[in-house]
Amino acid sequence: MVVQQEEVRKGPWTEQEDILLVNFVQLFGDRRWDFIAKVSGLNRTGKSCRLRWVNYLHPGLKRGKMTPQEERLVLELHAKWGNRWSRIARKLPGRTDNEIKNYWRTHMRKKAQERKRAVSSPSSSSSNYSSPSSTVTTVDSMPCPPPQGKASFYDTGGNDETRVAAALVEEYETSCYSMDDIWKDIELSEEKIMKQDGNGNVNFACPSPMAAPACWGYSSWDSIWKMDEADEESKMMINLPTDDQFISSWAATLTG
DNA sequence: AACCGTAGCAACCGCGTAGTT
DNA sequence: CAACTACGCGGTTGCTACGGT
Repeated sequence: MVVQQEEVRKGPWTEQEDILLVNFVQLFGDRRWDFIAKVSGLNRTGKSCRLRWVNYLHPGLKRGKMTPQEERLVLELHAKWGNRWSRIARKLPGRTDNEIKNYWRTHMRKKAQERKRAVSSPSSSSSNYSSPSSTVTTVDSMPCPPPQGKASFYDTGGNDETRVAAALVEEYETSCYSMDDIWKDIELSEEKIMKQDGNGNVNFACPSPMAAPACWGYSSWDSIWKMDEADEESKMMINLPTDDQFISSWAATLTG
């Protein structure tokens, strides 16, 4: 038996692929990624499809720079949980773990450079943090080790970055905004985002009025999201085709 | 204008885990 | 209950845009 092994596509996604993926996610929901990858005709892995959806195509995503409030929250949560990016991301509506991870990475790079500069200039009496007697003081000496136990360069859950975070949070608390307020804010915004209509259906109201690309054929992210949210029901409604050939031909009509 | 270094971001990879058969 | 499959997470890499020299 000769199985034709089609080359799996890698690298950046094209607009056509995005459109195709969005269409199929609407139909089958954001689960069953291998299935979606297969029937969509995208020569991508399910993993790749999921990642593209989660990090880029998901209608609830915020784009653009982190707000100062978000930055503080990331600092605080990272100090608390370490590199648990997905966990942190859950507390920042519209932000993905990848985004936060990237943010932290660049953030830490800057911090490390600043620190390096501070160390290399002896005139700066570092009253902020000096190690007792160790030569390696940075990331491995953690007052409260991160859950994972691993310590890499960026895994700073408990070094002076933690102190900075703690200081920031303290500042925040002592000024006008307590951490509790932040939590409330987050939860509130989450509630605002997820609204239930009278029928108990969950609707997603995008935090910012984002327009879906016109070429997608949807007036807004909202409509896409609503389909997605209604997914569980639509899955029940749709008789999921089981015959691959049928799916493929049907997919062909979908893609044009 | 050309080159270089860096920041920011998108995507891939490997591994652990939960769910299914 | 073991084997298998799919998913999710965290780490890492590679590409591109941009600013400085």
